[in-house]
Amino acid sequence: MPQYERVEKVRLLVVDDDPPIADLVATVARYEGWAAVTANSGEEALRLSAEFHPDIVVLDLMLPDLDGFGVLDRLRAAGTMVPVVFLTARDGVADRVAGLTRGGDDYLVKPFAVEELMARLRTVLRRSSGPGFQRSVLRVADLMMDEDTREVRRGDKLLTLTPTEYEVLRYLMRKSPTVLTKAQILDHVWEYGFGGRSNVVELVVSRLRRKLDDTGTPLIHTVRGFGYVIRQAAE
Amino acid sequence: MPQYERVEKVRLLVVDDDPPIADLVATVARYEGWAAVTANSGEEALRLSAEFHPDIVVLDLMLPDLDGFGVLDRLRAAGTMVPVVFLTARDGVADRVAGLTRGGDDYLVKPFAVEELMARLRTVLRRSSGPGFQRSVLRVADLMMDEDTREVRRGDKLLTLTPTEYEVLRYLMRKSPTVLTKAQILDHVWEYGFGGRSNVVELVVSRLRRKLDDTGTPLIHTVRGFGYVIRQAAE
DNA sequence: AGAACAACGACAGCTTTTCGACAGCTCCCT
DNA sequence: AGGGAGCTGTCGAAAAGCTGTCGTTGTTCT
Repeated sequence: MPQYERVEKVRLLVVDDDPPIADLVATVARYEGWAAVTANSGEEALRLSAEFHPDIVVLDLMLPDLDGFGVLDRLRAAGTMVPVVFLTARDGVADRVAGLTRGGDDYLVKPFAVEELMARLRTVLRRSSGPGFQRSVLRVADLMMDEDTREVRRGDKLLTLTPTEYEVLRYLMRKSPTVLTKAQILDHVWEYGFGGRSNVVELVVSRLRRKLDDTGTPLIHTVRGFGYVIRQAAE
Repeated sequence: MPQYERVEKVRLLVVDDDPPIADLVATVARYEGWAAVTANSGEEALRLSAEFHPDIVVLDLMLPDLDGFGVLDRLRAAGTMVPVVFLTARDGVADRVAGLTRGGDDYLVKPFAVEELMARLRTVLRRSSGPGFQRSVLRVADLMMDEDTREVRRGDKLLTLTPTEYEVLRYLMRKSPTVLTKAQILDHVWEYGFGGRSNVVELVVSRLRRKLDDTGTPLIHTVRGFGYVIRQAAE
């Protein structure tokens, strides 16, 4: 029984009329091992959906031809039950979307952070793939993060993290024991287009350390001149 | 989305309006067994991309005609998903470039060290060639270097190397059991244009030895009047 | 033995990292 | 709408760590 025998790749359809954004999402997804295709208009989306049979769809609400809702309606009319994650502008129709995200759908406001989008996609996928979806729990040494309850504990001690701290920690844990550069962390955890060229990452790491290492040995390590890792301290 | 199987040599397109730099990169790549072509302008880059179908592109941001971003846009518009590694001046547009690593592309600041560029290219290539990207681990005798975790161990013992030491060791290990001259090491590991006419290489090797050979038999051997090798037992 | 080459200790300058203090913002409660 | 609490990012100073130069000592070759 070969270890490498994995289930089929997740199939993702990204619909956004802004090619850079669509590509960004598709690329990140591919690096996660998914199969991704992009569509830049509603019509193209419908066509690709029929051909590609995605497992999940990322759908921008603002499209040149048909709008996001229109696409959704026609998808559903065609009998497709694919879960959809919507993208909307900050102020736009966020309220209406919220109402429409029945079932397993979800939505995210632009500009978003790629890691957050990926996390939502994973969640939606997990929920929609049949019954008895198992919890998603990340572990590194005695540090545990439950992605459903957002509970983080070091040993028995429950930690209270701010949203940013949580995201940075999740990214570090998900990639552990790979060393990540500050640029990678910034690019994945902060929303695209974030200007702050300062030492935010260092700062959040510093705050995280104070909370994490309060109990026990240090888990987040600095790799000088390169970046950060989270892992059990090696011998 | 076709997944290009790479059985052939890696195909690299280098785009830089400074011919010496472009040639430098192309030469090193060819020496690694890759197929490399150079372009000195944006237009030429687009033309060559269409003809040559590179697996990866090194793209200077400052070009006479179209700038780097323009080239990227037109590549993407043409439906090419080739990964790109950007080159930028130290202070220049580094900010605007940041944000590109999130897609999986990467960037490097000029002047750079050739080995570092090659390492990044290999990483990007590895990440972008499908899922299940295997770890890259170098081994020489009981010395092991994991390029993802940046972990280096001699036997069980974990070593802590500084960035320079790490780079020199990687280069030695990657070329092992070939003997490298000090000039080669200097030229590959230090940024081009490095002034140090001194004995830096000897010094770093010396420091490496102290850390490596602390346990076990010497691995880095001096080839008097020529250079250094790393390998099991010499002569 | 003498010359060339190599090893490496010590030091000073410099770069990177850490983190306290603070101010703007947002969100929530009343 | 006002007040307050908590979150985020900026700034700057201090600490920590890295690198290259110099110069002395050791080694090898002729």
